[in-house]
Amino acid sequence: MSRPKTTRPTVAPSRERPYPPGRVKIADALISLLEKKEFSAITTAEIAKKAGVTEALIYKYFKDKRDLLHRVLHEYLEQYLVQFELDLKGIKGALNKLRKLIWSHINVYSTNRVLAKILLLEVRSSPDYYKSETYGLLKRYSRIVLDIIEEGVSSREIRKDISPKLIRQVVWGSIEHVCLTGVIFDREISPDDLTDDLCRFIFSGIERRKK
Amino acid sequence: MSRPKTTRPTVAPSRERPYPPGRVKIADALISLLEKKEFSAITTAEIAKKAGVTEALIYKYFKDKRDLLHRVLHEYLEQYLVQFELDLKGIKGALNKLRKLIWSHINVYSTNRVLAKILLLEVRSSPDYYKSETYGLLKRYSRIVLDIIEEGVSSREIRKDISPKLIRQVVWGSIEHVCLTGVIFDREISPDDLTDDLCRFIFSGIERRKK
DNA sequence: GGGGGTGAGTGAGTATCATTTACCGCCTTG
DNA sequence: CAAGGCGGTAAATGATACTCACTCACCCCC
Repeated sequence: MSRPKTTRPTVAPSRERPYPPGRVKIADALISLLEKKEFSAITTAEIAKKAGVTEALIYKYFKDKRDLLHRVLHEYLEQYLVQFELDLKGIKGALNKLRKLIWSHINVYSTNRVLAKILLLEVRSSPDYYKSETYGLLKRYSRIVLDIIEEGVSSREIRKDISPKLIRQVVWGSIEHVCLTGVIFDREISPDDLTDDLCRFIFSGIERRKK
Repeated sequence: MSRPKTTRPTVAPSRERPYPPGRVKIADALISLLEKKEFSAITTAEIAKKAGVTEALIYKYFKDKRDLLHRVLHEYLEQYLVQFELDLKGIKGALNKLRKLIWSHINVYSTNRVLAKILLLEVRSSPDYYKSETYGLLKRYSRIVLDIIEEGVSSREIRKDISPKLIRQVVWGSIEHVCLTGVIFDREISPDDLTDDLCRFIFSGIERRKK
């Protein structure tokens, strides 16, 4: 299956100097390898070969192999967060924002499979991920989701007898699980359809409404 | 945090002979190590030492290190499935069954952290898991969930404009995500409270009902 | 224009694994 | 009692992540 290549900034955040070419090549090499195989099956030798550098250079720029993975995720997440906050602007109503959030989240998994695989399959199990800067980024995102839900509770769009945090967990968990098989078996994911279905579910539940 | 130790049958399914002591000790050793650290941080040497056998014996009984993990998961899952199908007996109504299912699922994650960790954090990323017998077991469970939902649609307890498979994904995803942080950070998980909240959410959605 | 400093990059290890191979001793069974 | 299977072991082996000491090229400044 061939999907449009996702972009990634090749330079560090503004004001700092751009990343040295070796670093960029190493990150790119890992990304292209991740498209075909899982992280633990990728060797540092492979990464170095694909990048056209020596293995030692990986350790100049990254603490270890997992750190490299985390940095790649970091760059992708940063990019997504910027896009996401922009997407949200100008939308009125918590439920409308929630819908947009769901769409954006599914959409990024659908178009950026490497990001999806890293987030859904690779980092979860490593304890040091939860201490990383990258996990901090995710917490920021998580906070935004919570804010939207709390806004909905205040505005009376969302019922107040379910805790916002639980709502967030269910929304997030639903999104991830709905995308999971698509990501694992490399099947198409349709953000539009899934968002529709998910919102219908999340907003009004599965019970048949009494007339 | 100390939780009651979960039991595990030390013999193979009926009619077959019991597992040799070495095999049992190896599996037990992995389990006890998994309580403290993640799978990839556990070495075969460690497992062998804890089990009081040599490393080579691991490879007598298991294809490789991951296979050992899968077999441990397999035994736990088999046990859970039996219990689960028993639990479900005598319950009338699809929604009541769904509630029981949610409770059982959360409960097993809450009481058996090793099973939870393996399922939520460890096996997801390994492609050969999806070809394993163990994954087949999970599909059987998955089928039961779907049956319950479809029963609910037929009996008009559950609305029919959301596909049963999507409902299953959301239910499953919610359960897993709700337990995830508890499992990762080794925090208490309360099956009773979580089931209540989850069911309120899943059954009737987050929108405030119009009177 | 020479010298010191610095950042990019390398070559040749090393230690730590997972996994394999060849083997032993014992119990059962024909 | 011979044979073979089963539980178990000792000792290699080959990968693989990671380290260390080093070079080269460039730049700045006296």
